[in-house]
Amino acid sequence: YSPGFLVKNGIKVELEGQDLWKKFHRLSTEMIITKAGRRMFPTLKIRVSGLAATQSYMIFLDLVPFDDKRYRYVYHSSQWMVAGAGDPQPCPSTFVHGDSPASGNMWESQGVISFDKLKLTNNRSSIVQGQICLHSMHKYIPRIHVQPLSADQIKSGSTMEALLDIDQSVSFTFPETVFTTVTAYQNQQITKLKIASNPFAKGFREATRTRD
Amino acid sequence: YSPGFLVKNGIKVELEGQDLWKKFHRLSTEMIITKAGRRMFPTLKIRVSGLAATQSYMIFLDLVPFDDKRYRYVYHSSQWMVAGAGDPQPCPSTFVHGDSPASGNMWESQGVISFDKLKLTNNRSSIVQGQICLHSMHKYIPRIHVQPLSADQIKSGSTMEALLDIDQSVSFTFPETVFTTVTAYQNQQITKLKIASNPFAKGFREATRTRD
DNA sequence: ATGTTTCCACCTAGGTGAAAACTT
DNA sequence: AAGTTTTCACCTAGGTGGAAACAT
Repeated sequence: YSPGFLVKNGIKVELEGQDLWKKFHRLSTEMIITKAGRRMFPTLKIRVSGLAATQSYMIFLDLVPFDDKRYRYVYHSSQWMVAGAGDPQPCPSTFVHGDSPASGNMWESQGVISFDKLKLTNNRSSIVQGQICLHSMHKYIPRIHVQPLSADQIKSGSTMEALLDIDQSVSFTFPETVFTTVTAYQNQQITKLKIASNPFAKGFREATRTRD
Repeated sequence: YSPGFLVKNGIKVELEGQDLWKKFHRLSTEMIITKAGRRMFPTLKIRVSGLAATQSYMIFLDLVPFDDKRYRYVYHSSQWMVAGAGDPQPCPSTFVHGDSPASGNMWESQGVISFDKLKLTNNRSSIVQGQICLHSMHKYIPRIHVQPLSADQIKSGSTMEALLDIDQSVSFTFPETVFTTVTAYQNQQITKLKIASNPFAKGFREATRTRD
């Protein structure tokens, strides 16, 4: 059972669209990664409260390796199985929300905070802003960070990446957002649910084909 | 003659796409205003330099009545003529750039700063965020403001609108960006130039005429 | 007569999974 | 055989001016 929100140090983070996440979770969520970068679906969206109104915060996320395994999909049992040791994460997997930094007031008043600009890729050579590089056939879980900024940090005027400090941040993880990376969907039920729930994927309503 | 940039208090603002603005200016630029809100074309875009790297700035604009006249377009002479006294500006005409506030570093490193989210409207009843309400058949000139923020203002956490202070800002005005508001284009040459230069207006080239 | 509103075909821009081609 | 890359038809989302209807 998962209540849809987490509270830590007085900061409350709600997972928006938790029902949809749960539907996907029951089937073992797959996320496509491509060279050009692909959005996540469902999109990670949160609501934040309990912040200090006039305090500045960075809000960002990283994608944490769920374990150190590589997976493969076994068709006849319709299951993901461990297929050996995983590869270590090659690049930093941090994505800063575009509105950072902003005051507690701003974060809370804007309602839903969406990470829809984030794209997943398997392209390790050219590092593109807004993309996170992952290994295919591995499991990851998103971790959301809320980090208060000191007055000195605000004044320093350095790049946002330099201000990030995971140790100084409050972190939130929702179990139903674990996913396995793929370059093509393995479980047909996942494909069907994506088509049924993602407005951009309505092009092929009756598509059903078995891999032989 | 207009050099394409202005310097004031050590801050330099360049008008991006000045050549296009000049083409429209020679014909007397018209901007459509609608109830739902319409973008400006050309879009107002600038480059800023000479800012203090670690200082926070707001960048915003307002649309200033060019004079206190109402205009009408005289077809047989293809000219805009004064048609009486103008109406006073009803609402504040300020539009804050979405990246505000940001450090001098940020503003300068992002290259072109575009005001493409701005929309012009004649709807005075429902005030929509990101829209500026104007009178039709009046002349306006955009004025760009660069306003340094004090540490206290940054900490105050109030809304951005409350932080705006035109008297504390450095203002820039480019003569070639004057325009007349209309609800339908008056000068056909303006229409042609808009179609020729705006990618979103390519729908009606003479290609799809009646077949003989 | 003049100016405004509404609707629409035609675009740009970009997010989807399917299928075929490609790699190992 | 298994996984990846490329291309593409089909979508969503939204920015254009034209034309007809509407308002004054």
